[in-house]
Amino acid sequence: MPRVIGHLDLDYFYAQVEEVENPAIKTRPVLVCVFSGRTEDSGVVSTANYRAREAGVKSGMPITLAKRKLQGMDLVIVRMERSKYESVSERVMELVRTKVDVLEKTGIDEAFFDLTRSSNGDYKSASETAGLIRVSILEEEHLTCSVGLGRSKVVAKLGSDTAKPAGLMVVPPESTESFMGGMAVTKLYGVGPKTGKTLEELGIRSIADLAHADPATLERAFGRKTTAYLHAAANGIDDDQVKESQTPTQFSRIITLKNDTTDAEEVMAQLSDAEDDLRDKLISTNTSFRTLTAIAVLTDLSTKTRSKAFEVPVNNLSSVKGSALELFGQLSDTADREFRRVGIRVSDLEGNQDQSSISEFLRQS
DNA sequence: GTATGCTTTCGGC
DNA sequence: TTACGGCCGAAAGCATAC
Repeated sequence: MPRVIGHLDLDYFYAQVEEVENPAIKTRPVLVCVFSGRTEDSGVVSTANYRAREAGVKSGMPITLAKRKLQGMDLVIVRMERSKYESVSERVMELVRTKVDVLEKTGIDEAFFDLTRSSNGDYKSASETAGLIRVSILEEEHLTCSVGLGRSKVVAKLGSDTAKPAGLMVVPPESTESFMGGMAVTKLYGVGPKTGKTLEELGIRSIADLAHADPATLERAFGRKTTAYLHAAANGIDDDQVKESQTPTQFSRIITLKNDTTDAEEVMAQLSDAEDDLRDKLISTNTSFRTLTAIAVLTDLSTKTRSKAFEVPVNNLSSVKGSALELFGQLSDTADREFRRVGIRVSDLEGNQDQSSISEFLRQS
């Protein structure tokens, strides 16, 4: 039986949540922004609605530039409030979970799902379920979304991409080649600028080009493993299963400094709130970590990191402050520019079976 | 040569 | 002309073991 895999993507998510909260702004360009606090408008656009995108605004764009692109228009700027979008996301995912076999949340606004069993491999039946999912998200949360259905994650993802905004793209297995073949290879998950450039140099531009490329040529350029993946992906094949979302692998907090510096003590002082926040996150999720990383974004926006692994899992972030200071010292020693932004990351996470600290945390807060 | 595991960088949203 | 966040997972890079 062919698999029926779906990919769900909530349209321009943060900005759409703001529109739902305040429908009067729907007809205007809306920017959900992160302000760094350095100067009045210092920061970037996190998400823009389609009215703003039409004017050339993209996510990650400096706010000042976005404002220029939209000058003369009746612009709405909203400060990003992540916890709000997280709650909406959770509710949407719960709703979808009741209608599919398996749901794998892959981001705050997207998820893969499996309908193979419930549709018995029938794409007509699966399309109806996908339609039902879209309608219920619209009815319950007033949000539009885009959905793709196909025989693998690769196809489903390309499907939702093609369908957006507010569409459904169903790609039955026999249509996979005609659906994907004409697309640029760079549309494939895992083909970024670097791989794309190398492929271009080999004369491979479309997914069909890649699907029919000589394996030996690809292996010389990318090695065995990547070639196997690329070849399969270009044919719309991947065995990657939809699995219930796994536990997180890392937590991090990053801030923009008041002023550029390389002074490790100053960095630690300014990171104090971020550190408290990360400590709370570890406590509330009852998680320990084995690796601590210091992150520095230099004035040219390049990123440098230094990390330290501990023999035994650490459950108290405060106990490794000294290590963090050392890591920032290492970064200062090697960096050729000042730091603009700094952060801390914990990874190699381990859940703790003992639940008592959760209740203790809740009681305290 | 290949697998494994760790650190650092990349890239999507 | 420049401008410029805060997350996350995955890829890339490197060393070691067999």
